[in-house]
Amino acid sequence: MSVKPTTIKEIAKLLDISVSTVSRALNDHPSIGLTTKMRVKKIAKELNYEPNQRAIQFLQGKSHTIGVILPELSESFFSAAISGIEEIAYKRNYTVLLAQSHDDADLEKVLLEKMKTQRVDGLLISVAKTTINFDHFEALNRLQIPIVFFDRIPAIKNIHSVASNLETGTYEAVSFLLKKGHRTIGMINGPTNMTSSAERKNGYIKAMTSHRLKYDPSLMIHTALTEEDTVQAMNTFILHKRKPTAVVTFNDYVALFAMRYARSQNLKINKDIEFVSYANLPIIEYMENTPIASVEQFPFKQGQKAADILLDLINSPKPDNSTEQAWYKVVVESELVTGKNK
Amino acid sequence: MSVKPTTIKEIAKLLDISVSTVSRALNDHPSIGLTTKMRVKKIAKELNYEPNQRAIQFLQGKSHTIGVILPELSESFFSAAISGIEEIAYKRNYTVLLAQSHDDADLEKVLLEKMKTQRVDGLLISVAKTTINFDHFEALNRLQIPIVFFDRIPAIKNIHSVASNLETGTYEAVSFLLKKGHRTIGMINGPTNMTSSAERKNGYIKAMTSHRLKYDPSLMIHTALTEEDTVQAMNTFILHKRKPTAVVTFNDYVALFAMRYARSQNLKINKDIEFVSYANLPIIEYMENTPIASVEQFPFKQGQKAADILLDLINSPKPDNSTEQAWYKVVVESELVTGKNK
DNA sequence: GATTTTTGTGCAAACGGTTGTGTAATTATT
DNA sequence: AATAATTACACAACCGTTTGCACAAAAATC
Repeated sequence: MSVKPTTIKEIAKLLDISVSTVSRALNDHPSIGLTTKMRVKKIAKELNYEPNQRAIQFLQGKSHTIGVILPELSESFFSAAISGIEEIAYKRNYTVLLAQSHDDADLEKVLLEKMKTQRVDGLLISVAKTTINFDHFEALNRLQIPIVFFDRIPAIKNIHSVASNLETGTYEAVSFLLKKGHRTIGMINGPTNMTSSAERKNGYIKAMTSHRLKYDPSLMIHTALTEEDTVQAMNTFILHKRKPTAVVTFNDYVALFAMRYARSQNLKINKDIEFVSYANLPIIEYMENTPIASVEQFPFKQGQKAADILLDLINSPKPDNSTEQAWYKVVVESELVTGKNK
Repeated sequence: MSVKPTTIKEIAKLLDISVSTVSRALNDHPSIGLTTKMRVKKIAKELNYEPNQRAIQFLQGKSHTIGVILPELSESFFSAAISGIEEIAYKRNYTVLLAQSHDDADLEKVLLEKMKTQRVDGLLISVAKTTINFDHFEALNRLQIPIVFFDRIPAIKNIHSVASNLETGTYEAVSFLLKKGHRTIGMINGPTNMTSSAERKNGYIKAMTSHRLKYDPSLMIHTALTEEDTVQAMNTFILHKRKPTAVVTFNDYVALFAMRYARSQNLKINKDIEFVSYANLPIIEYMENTPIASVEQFPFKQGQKAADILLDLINSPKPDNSTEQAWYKVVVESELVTGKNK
């Protein structure tokens, strides 16, 4: 029952050779004789030797760890994202230090501090909704710790970012509805200050105009994404002189609210009125009434991409002060997923 | 633009004192003069000094990190659990190394290996469904790294575990239905080899018998939790000579399937037939038909408890070989949550 | 004023590896 | 056979911090 893990010293003492020889033997250094290598490796295996990563990390001044701060893992977008991040990290032999901000800016700051003292080699973060001050990221910059912003991107200059563009997916979604014969399409959009609301709006308008249809602003309703707002928006649509036969909702939750209210008004889902949404509830497929199509944002893929970029940044030579730094700004296109290829 | 973080050496050189004095000054060691302490702390603050945790971890032979291996964060049970784990870990100044096994026993083994080489101070794990061999946990035991098993507990002796007991919640659920006047209550249970199926069954039986009702085995159907099985079970109930007026389903997914099928058979949910389920879909409240009550397992609380136990184990003196080790076996009672206190 | 005690500080080892450099012993070259 | 080249290993420094011990200077005691 060994209490402490085997060290290189013990092996050295056992074989009566120096620790440097043992180290080199284990790392297949060319200047070590074959017989010595064999002897060392044999003993190492017998003693279950494993190099102490903490010692190596310390020696090399690298933690081989990336910090990941996400708002909420219970949101399926983020739990899918962390899987993508993890996959890449482990594949590239990095370790993931995870923390959730629970959308609390103060907690986020504390966690950032923690990541710094833990000397993570890089940070991947989706900022909290409440974060308005970005000074604390500066401290990491000073320490040359690269940061990749993910999905929720602060509006500041000179940062690396990975996010999806919902415009393309929205364009596809609206086009899909147009192709199905719909001519009056409502949209329950989010708050005007969110960039993703603007992307949805732009996609919608582009789809309409490129099909030679006029954009009717009264069919585009901005809400705070609550059930109340959604009901009100649906009511507006139902009473509208051009009653929409299809509605694009900001997300699955909104779709749920909207469909429930539509049913209560005796509208037959997918018959009187069709819905298209943005995928964030995997469960929605199991339900009675589902949107006929969804805009998929590929959070897993986005996570992979972001992690890949971060690790590239970590392992690329540090830019001189003189040379211009290049900033990654990756946009993952969203895509419409219809019933058949779901 | 400092590239490297400030070290204690730099402070020492700047003040022309020794590193040991600086170290002691920063740690408020009593043998350091007040004036020296002040000078050191002032400079330290100016230079944004932060102790290199990696160095300290290495020196102390502790990583102050716990490894957490969960099957799937997209399952809300686990994403809630990780939040509880995180909270406790951060509160007690530990760091969380997260990994998902995706219910793959081989991957789990690899991750375990990774945790070992990363020298985590302890491990918290919910084993993969496919894990049948538990030898690889032995290696951690040899290194005196405590393990707490969580929710999914392997059937081996001498382990620490935290899990919920569904018997109490099920008892409450069935009692609740009986109190509402139901006398014929069906149960769509899981595979017989799962302990949680047995807990549900026991709770059901105890509730029935303690209300002086006879247990009717034909109303307890074991399924593989698929939609097909669920439909078949519901069909059995509908055609049963004692047609149940209420059904307890294994989980929310099963409830969803069951309710969908019931509707298709023109049964009015919560009128002709009522459902009680086990909470694992937060979204279910948003839906059209919801179970009238849910058995809650408190994954967040379970996570907290498990983390607390693990950290206690880490920080308790190591047991001598002579003394008997005590094994934690914490059972978190489940509880019925009805509409009003949801 | 000499001795003891207290106070404040420095020295050096230690943690577990990696790696540049020095140097014997062996082999190859002439 | 003498010299050069190669091989195979050892020595020691280093990473940042903590900590036991030694020790000088100042204060307290007689």
